[in-house]
Amino acid sequence: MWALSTSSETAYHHGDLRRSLIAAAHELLRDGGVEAVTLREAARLAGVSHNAPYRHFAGREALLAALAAEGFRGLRRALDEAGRAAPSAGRAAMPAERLTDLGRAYLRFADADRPVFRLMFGGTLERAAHPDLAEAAAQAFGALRDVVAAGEPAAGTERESLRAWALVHGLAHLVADRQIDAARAEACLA
Amino acid sequence: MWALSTSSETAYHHGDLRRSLIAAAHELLRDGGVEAVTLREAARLAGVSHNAPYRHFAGREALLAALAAEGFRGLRRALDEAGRAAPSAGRAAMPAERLTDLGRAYLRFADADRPVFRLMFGGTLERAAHPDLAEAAAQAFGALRDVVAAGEPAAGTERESLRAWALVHGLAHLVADRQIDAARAEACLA
DNA sequence: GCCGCTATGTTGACATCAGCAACATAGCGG
DNA sequence: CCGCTATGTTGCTGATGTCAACATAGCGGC
Repeated sequence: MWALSTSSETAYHHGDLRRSLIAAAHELLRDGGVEAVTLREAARLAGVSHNAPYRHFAGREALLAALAAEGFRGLRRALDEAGRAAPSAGRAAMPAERLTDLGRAYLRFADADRPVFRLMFGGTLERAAHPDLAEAAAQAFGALRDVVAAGEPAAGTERESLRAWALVHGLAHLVADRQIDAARAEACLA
Repeated sequence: MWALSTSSETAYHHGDLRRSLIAAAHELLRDGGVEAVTLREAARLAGVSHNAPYRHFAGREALLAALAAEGFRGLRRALDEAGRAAPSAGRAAMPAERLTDLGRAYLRFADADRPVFRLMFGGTLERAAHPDLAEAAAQAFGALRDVVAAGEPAAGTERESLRAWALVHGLAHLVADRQIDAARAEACLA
């Protein structure tokens, strides 16, 4: 699982309960879907009482939102790396190749952790109600937009950018929903 | 809301409780999201006791699955109509126009009832566990595939078909998640 | 016309969950 | 050494999903 990036959570009694709860929620989500993510069960996994989570999250939704936000941070990292790295050793990346790499990273992210991807984009969470989640999502989309814009500097190609985003996003959803497999989706990119 | 298409549900005591429960679930879904869809609340809305729904659905998930299945049947109808209807009065439809019409119908469906679209594609429901849902989904995808195949009769264009599907599907998700508005999505189709 | 059968709906119960309030504890600074 | 605040616990309430037992209504057979 991706590394957590919480901000300096000082450890009092438990050590780092906030992290542990997010990790527990992640595990529950993978094993039993979003309905299986329960504050009480997460607390049990973390070895604390059923009400300890309320010291770190406003409620069940806030825990899910934190998990989704971690997902968006992970997606942003994946996109950043794909946008920065040279596609082949030594050669400079052509814009089109870079775009394909970006799409591949997006698809691989969705395929690697389908439950989190679905949590991020499933619409269960109202981003407006969770500033941290909104921020993380905006940063991920920003990373995507930046690389796309760098690849297509001409004006008027906004439509093409949106088409590229929609294509990749649609493929990612189809992969996450197991309608198609990841290899077939990647073959569709270029 | 779209018409229900249950199979000869004879009305005994309530009239047609199955339909009423699905309608109630639909209302709850639109008003409060999937978490608000509750067997007991649906029963209250239908005016029956809290356990009556179990005579028609195996449990909460089965009710949601039935609602999603209705959604897929509605999507199939929308796609069928878009594939059959002439795009302009009197003229025969060119394949490309027909494809665009199909995409437009898909997008309009997603935009018209976002909560149901998210239920259908949100991954909360395991299609394998609900044969009726799997059947309805397969029929909707079949309708889509048929029209796409009719528009692109050449072999080897399977990749293009998948790209078209993914593009429309991605746009639909972006619309359902309010990342973009429906008009911008439709402008991306052709 | 009456009897029993099955589909349908009801009542009651139990375990689990989210969330609230009151309380306990641990580390920190004065 | 004292008290303050962050953290965690215990106990409770109301709602929910689901099971079991019971009640009722319409139908077919006689």
